[in-house]
Amino acid sequence: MDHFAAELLTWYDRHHRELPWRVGPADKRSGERPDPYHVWLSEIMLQQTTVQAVKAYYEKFLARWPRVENLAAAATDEVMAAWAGLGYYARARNLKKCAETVAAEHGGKFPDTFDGLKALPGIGDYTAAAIAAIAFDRPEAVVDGNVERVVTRLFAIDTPLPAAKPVVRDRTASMTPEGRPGDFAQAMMDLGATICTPRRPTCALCPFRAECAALAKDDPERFPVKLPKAARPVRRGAAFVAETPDGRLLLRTRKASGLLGGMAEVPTTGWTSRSDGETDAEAAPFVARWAFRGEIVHVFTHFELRLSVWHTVASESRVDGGRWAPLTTLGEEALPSVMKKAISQAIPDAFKALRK
DNA sequence: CACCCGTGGAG
DNA sequence: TCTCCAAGGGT
Repeated sequence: MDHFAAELLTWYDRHHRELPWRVGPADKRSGERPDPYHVWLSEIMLQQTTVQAVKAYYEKFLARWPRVENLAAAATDEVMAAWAGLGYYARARNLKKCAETVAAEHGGKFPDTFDGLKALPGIGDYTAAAIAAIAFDRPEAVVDGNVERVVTRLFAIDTPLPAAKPVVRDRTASMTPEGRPGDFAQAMMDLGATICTPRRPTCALCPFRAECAALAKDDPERFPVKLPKAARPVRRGAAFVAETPDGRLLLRTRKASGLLGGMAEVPTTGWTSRSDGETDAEAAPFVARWAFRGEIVHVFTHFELRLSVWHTVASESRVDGGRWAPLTTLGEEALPSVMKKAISQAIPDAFKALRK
């Protein structure tokens, strides 16, 4: 075995994280195997998302849909509602499609190879390799952001990302052992998450400290080298929170693709780079006495949104293209965070009754 | 390859 | 306050 792998696995046996979806080294020795459904579900949720944020969603999904067939049979709206707040909603749409495919075309069993997994919706290079290694003991090179950081530091690779990806992949492949490839992958990620961190890495505790080229150069934080990213533009718009006297809220469903695709929303204007908000009231979904309730700011990946929030209590509930949802069941709606923020701005108590 | 796609916590 | 960015994938 590659000496890096041997050193890392020894470190992992002693210092690995305990995670809800993980089968640790000790349990594996007792014969326990990772459930591919659990591995897949966790990997999809963990895409660009912190372990801390994922834990509660993972437990909720697993309790509600214990097997992939259950998820395949679920209503898409319920899956989107359960995913609400986690972000990157295309993941939820692909999660559902993938579950349906596995249930209908693979007899409820996930493919056990990289190629078979990668053919499924929502599974790319990283996730296919991770599931193949962790659930099926395939020695695939698992490269995520943690691994990129560890490897670029270990070998002082100063080519900027993403151009360095092929080199990082090759280096990772060379290190990956035939035995325990899943533990090796998780060990690399644990190392990146707990020791080889983006800032102020704890090199003194690193199993690679004697061999790390970046540490030898006395500047591990210089790696990985990344190109500067573009500034985040500002977009503006207005949101209209309409309430009936008996406590129902006007909601719509966004189109299935694109930003917040398939999620619920209150009616809004378009989100553009315009700076005037004077014609907002004219863009309202119906004529009423709209009261300005202030502005909210929400930061998306590639732009910042400033929404003027308007509120009205309308006795007339006939509106085209929407539904009046009871405030008491807002917790069951697929409302993304930005919409919860807008609703709370107009109706401060809207979600308080739902919190437990 | 470049761009789109959320959210919240850490420093 | 502000910047960074977390187990990336789709187009």
